[in-house]
Amino acid sequence: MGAVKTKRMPRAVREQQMLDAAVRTFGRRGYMAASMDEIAELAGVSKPLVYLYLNSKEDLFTACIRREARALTAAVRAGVETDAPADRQLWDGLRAFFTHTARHPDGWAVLHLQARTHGDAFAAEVNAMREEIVAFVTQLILASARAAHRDPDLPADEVAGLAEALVGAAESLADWANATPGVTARQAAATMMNFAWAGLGNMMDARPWVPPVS
Amino acid sequence: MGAVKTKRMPRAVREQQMLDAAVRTFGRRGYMAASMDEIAELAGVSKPLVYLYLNSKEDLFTACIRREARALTAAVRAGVETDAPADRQLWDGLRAFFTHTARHPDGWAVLHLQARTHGDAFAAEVNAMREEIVAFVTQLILASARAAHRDPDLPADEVAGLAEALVGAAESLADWANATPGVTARQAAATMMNFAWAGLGNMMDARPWVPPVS
Amino acid sequence: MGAVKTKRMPRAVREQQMLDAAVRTFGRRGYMAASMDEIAELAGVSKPLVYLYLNSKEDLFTACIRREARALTAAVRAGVETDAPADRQLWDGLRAFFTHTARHPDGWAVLHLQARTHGDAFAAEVNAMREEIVAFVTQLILASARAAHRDPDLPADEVAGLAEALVGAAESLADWANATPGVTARQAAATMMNFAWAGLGNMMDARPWVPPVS
Amino acid sequence: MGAVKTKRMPRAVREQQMLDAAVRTFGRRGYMAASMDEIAELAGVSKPLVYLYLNSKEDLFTACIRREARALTAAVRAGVETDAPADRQLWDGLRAFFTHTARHPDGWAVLHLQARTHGDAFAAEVNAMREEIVAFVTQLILASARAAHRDPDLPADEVAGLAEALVGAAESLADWANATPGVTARQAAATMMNFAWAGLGNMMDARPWVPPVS
DNA sequence: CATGAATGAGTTTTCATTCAT
DNA sequence: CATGAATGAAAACTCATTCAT
Repeated sequence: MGAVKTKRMPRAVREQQMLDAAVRTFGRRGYMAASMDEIAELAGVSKPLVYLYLNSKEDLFTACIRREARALTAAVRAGVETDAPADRQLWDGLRAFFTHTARHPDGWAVLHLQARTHGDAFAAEVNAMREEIVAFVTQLILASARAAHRDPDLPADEVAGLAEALVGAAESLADWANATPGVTARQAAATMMNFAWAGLGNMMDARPWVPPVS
Repeated sequence: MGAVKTKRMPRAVREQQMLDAAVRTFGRRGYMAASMDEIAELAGVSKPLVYLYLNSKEDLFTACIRREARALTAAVRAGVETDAPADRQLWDGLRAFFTHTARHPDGWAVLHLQARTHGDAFAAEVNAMREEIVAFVTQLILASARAAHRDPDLPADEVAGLAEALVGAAESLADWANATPGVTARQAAATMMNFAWAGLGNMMDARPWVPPVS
Repeated sequence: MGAVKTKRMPRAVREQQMLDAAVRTFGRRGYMAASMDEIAELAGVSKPLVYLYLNSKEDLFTACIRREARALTAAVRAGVETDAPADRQLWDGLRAFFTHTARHPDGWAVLHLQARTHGDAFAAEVNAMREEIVAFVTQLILASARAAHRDPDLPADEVAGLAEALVGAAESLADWANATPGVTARQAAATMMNFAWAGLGNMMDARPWVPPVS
Repeated sequence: MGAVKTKRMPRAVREQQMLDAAVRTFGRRGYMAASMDEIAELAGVSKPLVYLYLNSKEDLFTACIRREARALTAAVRAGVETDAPADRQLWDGLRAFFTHTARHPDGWAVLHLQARTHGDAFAAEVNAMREEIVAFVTQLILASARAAHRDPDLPADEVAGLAEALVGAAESLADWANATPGVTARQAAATMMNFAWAGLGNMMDARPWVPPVS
């Protein structure tokens, strides 16, 4: 069951098999409910080998987070042409994001659900990636805003909140698209574009919603 | 340690103490990492009493989810005047939401993080609340749109995605506001309003972002 | 559920209710698997009252054994006319025995199964009754042998073994009759009579089976 | 404390040590009162190893029943020469039976007392063996009856009751022989032979005891 | 390089038993 | 007399982790 038991593989390959098994198990069972036994069996190796290569459950989980984070950011970057206009870059990036999360639901569960629910150490690991994505997206948005309008001149903390909101929205949409049959990455990306674009547009036209005095 | 050890309390009171301790422990440690020992000690009672009143770890967690979900929806409802104009209602609701999540970070962690990561039974429990909130907010947005503009005539699945995105954005902002010192509920609500208001406005003016053909 | 909850009963009555509940629970669940909670609930009283009247689980179980042992011997005695011929007395006694065990399966389970499987203290309790029955039956057999034949002159230890065998056979038949639908007490008694009577007859005619020398 | 602590044994050996310890503990303490801790310590291993090899308390108990049942039937079969005359076979089988139960009192307690008092699953396990023995013994008796007399022509349910009575008698004698110092397997077997032989003989001579009309 | 054998420490859960009212 | 409130102690079972081969 699991990977075919082939003897004498190079270390790098074995490690990838273990990470595959671990991501799948962590993503489905959750970090704590996943047992090293199950992971080793699914990887087709003995438990001591897992420990020899990956040290501990914590280290194994961290390695999973890192690999999946790298894979996700790489996928997004690969989907984007840096020469294209900003809105096109945003659109391509979002599509790449939703496509990747749809294709790797266990990896996405590890990043979005598990890594954030089991201690600050893991959360920090995934936050690095998150920040990178936030920076990437925000910069795109601002660039595209600059291209279309005069200098927006938004206060920094407002931008930060905005970025959070945008990323949160995208993350939620990824979960929702994974859980809802028939929703494509394209559709999810379109929803996000409408959402972000219009919201941003108005805001930068200096027509913000004004809270009541209360 | 924890609650003062007062003997012989009526059952209802003890149950609340236990739920307090459980929400705090589940919220901080996570569902699986939280031990019944720790919860009992924090509640100032012996473990058998916890089991006598709340049956099992699963039931205890479910009780926590339900109590916190009820508290959150109650807080939002209490913050809103049903006679007020729609945008005012939305604003008040968001402020109540962010205020409550800021005041009850452990409860919010239980609802937003823990309940969704440990099995469908728990997720279903919290989804009931989520759907209620989604319905509440979406209806407000639509109402306010109707008041300000002509009939929007949006396709249903687009609205569904939009609602997901909005709720996801709010949830992310709640986490972010909790984690970022100096961000008030008011600010978080304002960000959301700008975002939602403007975005919706544009969308309903039939100026959606149009994806490229590729 | 269980006995109707009537307030303020005289102690003796309450005690019998508790013993009823205990016999039923011990007989069905077994001594260890039976919980004092279940017994108290079935008896319609609170647990502390059970302890007040019957001290401990051990004492309660002992009281059950004693009561059921007394009831069984009383039933057998009541079925026998001491003036009747010996074989008639044996027949009547066996019928009374099988009738009682059939009517009180839980009590019989307590005596035959539970009391012998949970420590010497309980086993001793039930052995007192067993010995009484052994003595009663054996004496009847010997008397009837004397009446029908010349003095048998059987060695004492042979008689002892025989008595054990007879009682064991009867006990097994009682279990078997309880477990097999359609087998009446009368049939069980007839089987025993045939068996015991003929076997004894032959033995006392000094035609025993002779073991090979090996 | 129990077995000498020898490290690194092959699995099969360790399993037998565990079963030894388990039979002893279950036989003396009873199924429910026996703790896995005690069994593990007596076996000279840690508890997790017991669970690794034998899964659960239930499975461990079942394994004990099966092993002891097999050992008992094997001992009886080994004591009997299938070419010998029927009464000789019966005699040899009974001696083997009483010898084995005397040498393995804990195993006998597991089979006779514990397995029958703790749930149908266990009872079924031991009943398979019991039926095998009943069939073996009954067939021998009938064969020997056929050899000595004309065709007995007994009704089926009478035979069933008879077999129950015989087996019950033998079981009781085994307990009694174990509990009574100075009683040998040979004596117990002789008592059984007399009992069964004479009883059966008369019965098949069509001289049954006739119940009164009452 | 790879693994079968083994365990310390912890988990959830249950139960007989007792106060304080 | 009767009970709701409470617990110490122990049970079955699991898991991450490590040697010896």
